[in-house]
Amino acid sequence: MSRPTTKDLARVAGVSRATVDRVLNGREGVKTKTIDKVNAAIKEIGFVRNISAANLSKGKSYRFLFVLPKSGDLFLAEILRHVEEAKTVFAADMVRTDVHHVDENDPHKIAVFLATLSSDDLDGVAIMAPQTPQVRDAIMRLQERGVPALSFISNQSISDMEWVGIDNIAAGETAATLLGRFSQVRLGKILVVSETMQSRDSLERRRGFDWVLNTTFPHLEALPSLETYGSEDRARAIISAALSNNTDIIGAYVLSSEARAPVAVLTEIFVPPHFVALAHERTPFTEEALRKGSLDAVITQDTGHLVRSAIRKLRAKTDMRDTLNSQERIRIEILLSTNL
Amino acid sequence: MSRPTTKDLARVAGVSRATVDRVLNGREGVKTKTIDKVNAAIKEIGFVRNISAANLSKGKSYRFLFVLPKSGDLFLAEILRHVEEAKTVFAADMVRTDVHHVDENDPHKIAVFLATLSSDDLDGVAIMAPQTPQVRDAIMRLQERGVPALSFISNQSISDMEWVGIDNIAAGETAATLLGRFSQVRLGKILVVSETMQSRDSLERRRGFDWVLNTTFPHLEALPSLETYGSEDRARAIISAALSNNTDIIGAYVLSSEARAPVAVLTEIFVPPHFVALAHERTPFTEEALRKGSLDAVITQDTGHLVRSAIRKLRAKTDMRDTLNSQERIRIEILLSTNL
DNA sequence: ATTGCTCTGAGACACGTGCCTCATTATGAA
DNA sequence: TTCATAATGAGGCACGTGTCTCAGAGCAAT
Repeated sequence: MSRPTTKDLARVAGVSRATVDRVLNGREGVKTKTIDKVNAAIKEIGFVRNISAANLSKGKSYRFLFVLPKSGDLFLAEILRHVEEAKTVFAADMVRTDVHHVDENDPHKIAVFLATLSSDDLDGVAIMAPQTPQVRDAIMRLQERGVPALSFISNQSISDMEWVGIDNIAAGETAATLLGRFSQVRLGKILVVSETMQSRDSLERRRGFDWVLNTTFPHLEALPSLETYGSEDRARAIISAALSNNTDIIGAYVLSSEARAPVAVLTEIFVPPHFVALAHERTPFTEEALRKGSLDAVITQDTGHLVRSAIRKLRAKTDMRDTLNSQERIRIEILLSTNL
Repeated sequence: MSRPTTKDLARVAGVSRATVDRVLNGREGVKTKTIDKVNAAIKEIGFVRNISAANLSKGKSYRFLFVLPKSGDLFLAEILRHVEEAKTVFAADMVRTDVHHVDENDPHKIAVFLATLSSDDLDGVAIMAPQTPQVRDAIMRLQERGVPALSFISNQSISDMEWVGIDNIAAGETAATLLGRFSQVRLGKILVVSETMQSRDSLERRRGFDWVLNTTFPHLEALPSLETYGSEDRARAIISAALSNNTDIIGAYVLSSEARAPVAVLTEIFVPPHFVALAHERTPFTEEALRKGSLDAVITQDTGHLVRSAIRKLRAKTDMRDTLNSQERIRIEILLSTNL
């Protein structure tokens, strides 16, 4: 009736609990034949280890660290909010989660910090940092020291390094599809705005965007990316310049995670009717912009899911388990004013 | 350093473990003042009950039942797939999940079946069934007998009954927004097709759809809903009749969860260029239709998330706990060919 | 037969909580 | 004051697994 225990397993396999333990936990000094007997019994009675009991016995707990940028943008605020939330949720599972902020523009400092981390006081790290050689090396050394690490949102694309985030090329493609289909005009140019094009994520989004625009909506032309460097003044200057230099701009795609400055500027400046504006990431600002109509669609990823998925993956790594991939895939979500 | 236990709690509160147990588990015969002392200590040291240990001690396991329609549609197949998957995921948490199929067209039989369920062999039920008085009564009696129940996908809207699913009015609104914005024509009619309009879900989607179409896209007119009753022949007949009676049909909205018949018919029959077709629910069929272009967008809900959320909610109910609402909200997702 | 291995068994304790019994103390009513 | 009852304490066992130790059993080489 109830679940078989190691005791049942020992009985069925015709061995002692000590031997069952040796087999289950891969200890040495067991004859192959005995191992086979135990494995056969596992299958026969459908034994599943009671992880709660195991963790209780081991006094096991998990300590994970999120390494996140210092930047005060709204997307990051959402992430932080969900990390806090996750602390509560995973507390029952003996998971402790901390956050450490690094200056995203100082790869050296990031590398130095990563070098201080050790598997003694840490079971895993989720890293959101720009992809630079220094950071890359630091991560690889971190892994060599036995600290499981995964890329969080920004893909480091280090082989064997897991990654929690969306496919940014597909995100850019989705933006182009929406912009192309929403736009009611036959011919026109599209403004592409970003905080910076230094990051791999921005480049990938731009690549996907251009690809779909060129192949599916050849009547639309994406202008060179404008970079705001996070300054609203600069955003105002470059966006109005672009608008006065090109009278046929029919839409805008803000591809960085911080959309406030460009979208604010667009609402101030006169834009033609049927102008289509797209941005990334659900934040209180973009939600409000959707409601007011200053944004037509937002392409986003579920920050709560991102955080929880990262924690689940780190835990699975620590336990040398697999995760259920279908649960961990981060979807590219499309928000309109109707499905907030 | 490590997590405080009931022993620590007892020490800090200046009481015995027995009293801590009495307070934590709400047993009678404890003075209010003592309860306060313990609660204060809980806050002070940040005590969190180790649920694994508690469940281990209680030998607690959860047995949940999904009551699902017999119907063989693809959406249901997806759900079943994810229930199977969830069995594996939640096995570690001592959750056993079973599925029972009922004839969705026979409310009486459903009610009779629900009447056989008892809290002796069941900790909770997730019910996906049409909203009829008989089923409604059976569910209420079930709850009175102490079996936690929740509406799954189809909202029974019984007060105090939780529900896992999407807001179908908003889903209809989203469909209308997409159809209106994707359509490149100024004037036209829209085909609305459903298996049946008997269900509350269909009616709500239709209501949301009409609302947005009327207010935001007054140049588009939604035709009366066509009902296929699940027959491809009938679908072919009524859709082609509608298309020849109305030369200005510029799009179609399939609002039921089974889209195969109507979409298949639409691909056979000649439709005008720029025809926009929308359907619900991600299935292998709708994914393929998106890729081929026979569907322009699919409005869907994450079936894996639905199943897991239902299980988590049932477990929280059993434990008299709250769930984290932000994790449990089911999003209305929009799929294009680019973000599959 | 002895020695030195390798493999296995028996048993104990720990983890944190639930749940029980029995004893003891505190409290309030008579 | 006495007594009854309420409130609390002390302690033990259970849950399933991990992790020890120690004792043997089995086996091969000498």
